[in-house]
Order: sequence, then structure tokens, then C-alpha cells
Amino acid sequence: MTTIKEVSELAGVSLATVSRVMNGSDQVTQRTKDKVKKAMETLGYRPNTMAQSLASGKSNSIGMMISELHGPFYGPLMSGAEKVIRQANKQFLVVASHGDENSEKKAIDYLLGCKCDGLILHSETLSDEELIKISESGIEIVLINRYVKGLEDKCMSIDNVKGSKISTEWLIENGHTKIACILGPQWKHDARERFWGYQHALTDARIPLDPTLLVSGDFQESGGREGVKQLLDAKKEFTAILCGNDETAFGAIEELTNRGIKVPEDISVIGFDDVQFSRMISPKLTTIRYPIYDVGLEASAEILAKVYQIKNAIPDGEKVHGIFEPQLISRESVKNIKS
Amino acid sequence: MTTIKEVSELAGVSLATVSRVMNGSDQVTQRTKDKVKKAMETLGYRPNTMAQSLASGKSNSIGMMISELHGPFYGPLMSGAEKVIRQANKQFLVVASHGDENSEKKAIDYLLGCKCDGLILHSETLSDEELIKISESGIEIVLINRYVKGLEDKCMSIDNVKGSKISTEWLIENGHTKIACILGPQWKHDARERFWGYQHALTDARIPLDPTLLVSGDFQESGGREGVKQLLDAKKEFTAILCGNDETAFGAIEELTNRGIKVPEDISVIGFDDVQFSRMISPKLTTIRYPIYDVGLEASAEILAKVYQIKNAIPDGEKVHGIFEPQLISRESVKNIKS
DNA sequence: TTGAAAGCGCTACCAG
DNA sequence: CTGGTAGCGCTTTCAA
Repeated sequence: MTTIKEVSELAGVSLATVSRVMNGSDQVTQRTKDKVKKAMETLGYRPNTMAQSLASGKSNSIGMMISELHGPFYGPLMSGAEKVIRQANKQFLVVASHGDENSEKKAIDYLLGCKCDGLILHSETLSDEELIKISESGIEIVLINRYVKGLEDKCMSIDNVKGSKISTEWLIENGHTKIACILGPQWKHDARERFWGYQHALTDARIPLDPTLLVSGDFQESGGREGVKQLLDAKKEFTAILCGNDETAFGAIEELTNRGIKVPEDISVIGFDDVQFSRMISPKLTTIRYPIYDVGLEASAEILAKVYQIKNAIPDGEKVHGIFEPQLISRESVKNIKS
Repeated sequence: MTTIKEVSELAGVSLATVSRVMNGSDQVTQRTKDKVKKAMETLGYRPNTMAQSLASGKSNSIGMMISELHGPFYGPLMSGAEKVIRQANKQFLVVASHGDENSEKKAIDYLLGCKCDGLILHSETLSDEELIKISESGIEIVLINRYVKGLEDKCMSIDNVKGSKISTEWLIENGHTKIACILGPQWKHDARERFWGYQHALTDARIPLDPTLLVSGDFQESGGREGVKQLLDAKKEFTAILCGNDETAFGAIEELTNRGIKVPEDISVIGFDDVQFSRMISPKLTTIRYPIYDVGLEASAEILAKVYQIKNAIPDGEKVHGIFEPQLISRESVKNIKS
């Protein structure tokens, strides 16, 4: 492997000078620079990033932790983050936590061990206290989809409560009062928040909450299918289903359709997130838009600003701060049943 | 930041001993081990991975390059790879190349600079020669979705030619002879291969190739829409469209539907890849299954074996080697028009 | 079984 | 403007 030493020998200069050229110091004659650059080229020299980081104390990298690397939700989130980080010429590192507490801790440990200069975390299991501890340990962090007291300026999230309040209200506006709900796992913050939004909307409309219309899902298709089964098998009466997210909604629609129940003619369904496929399925899903790609953009811009004082990593116009506004996307899966 | 030095002091042993404990050497008394471990814990010690790699000359990490981090194709590919690599307790690094030649080179350079022990590459722009050069430079690589002469044992791909041959044949079996084709970008290897498969199938069935039925797409929805527009506006006659991939097929179906043309009643459509949404859309897409998650699994198992001699990173049963078999998934978007 | 010490490749400070 | 050199945190001989 070619090292700085060989380059310096070939170029007839010192190690220090080669290092200066690499780091674009202007304290070097053009002539010397040229010599060094030529030597680097003929040797096919490639700096060893680890040695650089070790020596300089900064890794020039931002780490990100998310539950999964694939999927219509995490994909855009990650992609958005990667885009602006690479644009700023910093390195991007992702790890999947697979959503359980132990691996989340291990994932963060790994990122910390890599001496990332900043962290973007989508944590589902860590407590507020643990998150605060990490932040206090000195590393800059941005939290996605969480709202932690004491870390407000580091949180980047959609207003989940408001989102599901809006969607519930939309159902109510369309004449629905018996609204079933297939929730996300209630140990997840966003799932709980979405549930609150539902409750708020009902309360505001003076519709009593019917606990028998509540079933717990898993934010996945299977949960949607299961949820519908439970609801139907229990012979509950309802005209609409509010789903924890779009995947759940798709599962629900699938199951409903399989049983010969038409969406939205017989039952209306509403989702949450507005992932790619929600406008592709049939009926096109009415849902709440979560601008997840933008969140990725924003989160990384934020961290670049904090860590490297890089401003305007993304064009200023569209900048949001902290809380993103959820937005109703009305498509075809909700029917107006006001007589 | 806590270092090995502080740990050694607290534990009252030497640096070397701490290092041994970390690396699980059995040359250490249980008593000493315990002392050291306790010290590490009370100090909240976390090894510096870069220092480790620099000193040991190996990074314990596998790098992966793909075009994009999101999307129904790359997502599962990446996720599969990550799974087995983390399971083997190695680190996983991804970079997006965004599909242009320059950034592909930069991406690989970055991975090389990180001293990854092995590389999984999904290269679209690098020539066979360049790939061979990388391989000859000493690092272990696995190539995804490419078949490079001289690197056969490092290639992992579906048989694209066969795949689109199968799908074209399926259309022919169903009575179609005027088969339009919305291709992928012809500078991409897989797009070209898929085109060949189409040609083979036609030749075998003695159907002359009609160049006016060929339009070039971009492997995206928009390309599918555009393609249909071109085909229709040119008043071509055809009963089926073979699409370069599922996204293209979805775009095509969308455009067709918008124009009041029914799929599959009026026109049949067939895709390629069998990504997540293809069974979610309406009509459910008939397509060719590309077991992309499995490819990710397999590719990383392969590289783990080569680099670290880790065998059985994935259960042996399902192991395929090199070329994956494409498989027709018949759903609803192809109609039998044999009279 | 343990310790001492020489690097790994690079940065950054101090001289000149 | 350039060179010398002391580390960065860890691994890995070699001795003890």
C-alpha cells in the first residue's frame, strides 16, 4: 500500500509537506504542490482515512441509525440524509438497529466507536434519559421522529398527534362516527402519538371512544390483515378504519377485499405516511403525508451546521424547523357517507 | 475520551493485557480478565475502531456500493447484505454512487480509503477492465448484477437474458405476437441483457423484430409513461408491452389507464424484478422474480467466506452460486388472447 | 501469563 | 515556505 512516506520520497519533500498538499494548505508553492501531486498520481496514492481521522481527531463522518435499511419509509429518509452529507464532502455511515433495544445500543456504540462527528438517530427503544446522556457526552445529535424534553432543538419530527387528528377529523367530516383503529405498537412513541391524535379528534367531535374498536397492529401489512380479521370476527360495527401507517392500511384493504368488502364503498380506510406505494394501490390511499425524504435532508443539514458550521447545505427556501406539518392527501379510499 | 491506557491504569495491568482481553485472547487469567472488564465498565470504555484497524491492518468491515440507497430494488439488496455481515460481527458500509461514472469511482475510492476488507459492488458504469484492475489490486470483491469475463467466480447475478426470454415467451404463449418493448437505458448491462432475451424469444418463435415497437425507457415510472405515449401517438399496433422493470411497467399501466385503455383486457403488460409494490398495484403485475434480498444475503456470505474464511454465514440449504434463476410470477396483467 | 516498546499512516506543532 | 517530530489509540512481536 502506498503511503505518504513513499510519496514524499518520490517527490523529494518531507512528510509534512505532502500532508499539507493533501489538506489544501496554501502555505505551499505551486511548484511543490505540482511535484507532490504528480508523485501521488504515479504512485496511485490513496489517503488512509482512518489514519487521517486518528491523527486529526475528527472523522469527517456523520453516522445514522435507523431501524431497517429497506422499506418505503426508511429508504427515502436515509437517501435524503446521504445526499446532503456527501454533497458537503463528509462521509455517511448507516447502521440498522432492527428495532430492539439491545441492538440499538450496539449500533450507537459502533457509531461512537467510529468517532463520527455527529449522529442522526431514529431511536425507538432508548429512553429520553439515555438520549440525553448521549447528547451530554459531547457528540452532536439529531433525533428523528422523537420529541425529547430538554433536547427540543435536536428533534426533527412530524407532528404525529396532529397528523392523526387531521385524518380522524377527515373521516368525521365525511360522516363517519364509528371509526375503528388499527394502531401501531404502543411501545413506540409515534404509535402512541398517533393514537392520541385519534382520541383528540373524537373528543372534539364529542364521539365517545369505543375501546372495542381498537386493535393493535405492528405497522406492517400483516398487522392490517390481522386487525381487520379481529374487527370483523368480533362483529363490530364500523364504517371506517384509521390505520397506524400505510402498510397497515394496505394489509387492511387486502383483507377487506378478500372478504368481499369494498373499499371505500363499504368501509373507508385511511393511512399515514404517504409512502411510495400508497398512490399506486387500488383504491389509491387517502393518507397523511410525512415528508420523510425532506426530513432526511433537513436532519443532515442541521447536523452539518452544528458540527462543521456548514450553512445552507440545502437551499434555504423550504427550510422547516423541528416539527414538520402533516398534510392530508385525499385520494380514493375514503367515502363520504353523509346522507 | 477513555482510552486503553486509562483502563490499564485502573486495572493495574499493562496496555498489552487490556488489548488481549479485548481481543479475547485466552492467554490471560480469568482474574485479570475480570479486573480489566470491570475497569472498562466503570470507565465506560469504548474501543476506537479506527485505531484498531490502523494498528491491526484490517478494518473488519465490508463495503458496498449501489446506485441509490432507497427504492424497492436496492433496499432489499442492501438489507440482505447488512444482515449477514452484522451477524458475522463485521461492519457494514454503504455508499451510493448515484449511477454516474465519476461518482462511482469516487465511491469506490472512498471504500478503498476506508480499508474495507472486502467490497460488494453494483457497478453500472465501470468497464470490465476497471473492475478487473480493482480485483487485481488485491482486495476481495463481489460483483452484483454483472457478468465479467475473468471474474466469473466473483459475479452474482440473475440471468437477465433468460428472465426476459421467459417473460416474452409467456406473452407469446398467451397469443401475443405484436409485443412492444419499453427498454431500460441501453448503456446499462442488465438493460441490454433484457433486450437480448426479448430478441431470443422472438427469434425462437419466428416473430420478426419490429423496431418501431421498441422505445427506450429509464427504468423508472416516467419512462413507462413516456414510452406508452410514444407508442400510442405513433399509432403502433400491439397487444402487449414488455417492460424493462416493474417501475416502468407501473408507469405504463398508469398511462394506459389514464387513456382509458384497460390492462390486461386491451393491452397486457409484463414487468421485471417483482419488487414489493408489484403485487400491490392493480392489476397485480405479472413479472419476473429477481430474488434481490437473497442476492444480498448470498453476496455477503460469499465475501465473508473469501475474506474471513467464515463459512455458513447463511444456512446452506438455499445456497445458489453465481447465477440466480429468474422465475415467472404470473398475476393479473397478462391476458390470454388466443382465440 | 504479563509487560515493554515498536510501529500502523497521518496530522499538527515548532523550528528554521 | 518547508522539515522534523511527537503523538492519535491500538496491536503485536519479543522478552521476561
